[in-house]
Amino acid sequence: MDEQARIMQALGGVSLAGHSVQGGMALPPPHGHDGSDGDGRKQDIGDILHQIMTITDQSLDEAQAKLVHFFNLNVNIVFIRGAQEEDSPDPQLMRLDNMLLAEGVSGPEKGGGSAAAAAAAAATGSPTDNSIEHSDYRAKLSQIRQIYHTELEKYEQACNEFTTHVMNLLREQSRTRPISPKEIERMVSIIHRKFSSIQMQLKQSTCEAVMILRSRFLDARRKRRNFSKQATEILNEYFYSHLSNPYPSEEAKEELAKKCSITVSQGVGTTITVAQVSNWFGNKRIRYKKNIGKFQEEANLYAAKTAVTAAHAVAAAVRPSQTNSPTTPNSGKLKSESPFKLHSQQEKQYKSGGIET
DNA sequence: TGCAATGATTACTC
DNA sequence: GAGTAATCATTGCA
Repeated sequence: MDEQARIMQALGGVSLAGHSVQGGMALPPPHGHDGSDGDGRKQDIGDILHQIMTITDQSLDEAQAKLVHFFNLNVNIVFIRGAQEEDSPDPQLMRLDNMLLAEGVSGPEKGGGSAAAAAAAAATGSPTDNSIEHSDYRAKLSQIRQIYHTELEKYEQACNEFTTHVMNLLREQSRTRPISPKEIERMVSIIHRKFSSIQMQLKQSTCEAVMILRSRFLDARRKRRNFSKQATEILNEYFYSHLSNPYPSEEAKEELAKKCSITVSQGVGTTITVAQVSNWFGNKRIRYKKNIGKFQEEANLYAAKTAVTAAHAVAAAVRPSQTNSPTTPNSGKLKSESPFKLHSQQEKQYKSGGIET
């Protein structure tokens, strides 16, 4: 490959080929640069740096001879292209910048992507649970961030070195033909723009890596955990003791979530949220309604359990006075024909003749 | 390994 | 916004 082609390639663009994040999270190739855009697009940053350093190491005369030829051939074309591409704020670049900033990849360090981790927590309805997964997420995001900054630094360094080199050559060339400062300035800005487009590819790759990371870690279905036995028992106890109206209030849900979390945190180190309690009751109501027969045994079991608990409580409470009055709803054997009170929405439908019971 | 159980999500209604 | 119904995706057991 001759020098002219090399320089053209250096200005053409690179990808992040060869870099990967620990754990198999490879940075994907940027869109539109999967090889269809010429071999130069696949050039690794290391090769670019090597080329630049090779040029720099050459004797000035040798490099000058080649570059003078290159500039004489291409400078007009580059100027025309440069004028066409000039001064248009790229919305794509702005989007990428905003996203990298929001994810905590660019900009000041936010604890390795704590903003995104917080968003993840919010998305799953829990600020504190899944802490193991989130710390893993943060670690991976931190790796992406590190690679991004390393590459960015390399690009900037390469850009500066290349600019300096070109400036030196132009100065050398100015001995043989007049070169105005404006011309040099223009050439520098063209080089900077070319390197900016390389940076954009880096940003795009980084954004894609973050997206993949997010989808992998934040898809809640993937990390579904069964509730502990104790937590399920607490929820079931409430459900069957309120079978006539298994719609816990917001306070009751919070209370249940707290109770379940206490029992769960002893073993697993996670919590159960109000949203999860809502999910649980939603699922339970539907599944109970769909197959009352199947749940009858379970219902009887919990009803008996509740009755025993209530009896003990009552016995303890009334022992001095020896009175006898059960306080727990649905104590004793359950009536299967009345699963639970209709939800207000269903109640309306029922009243209007829309539902048969 | 197949399958039932189960937590989460989605689309929809009110 | 809360609830239902259907469905998805994962877990855990025989």
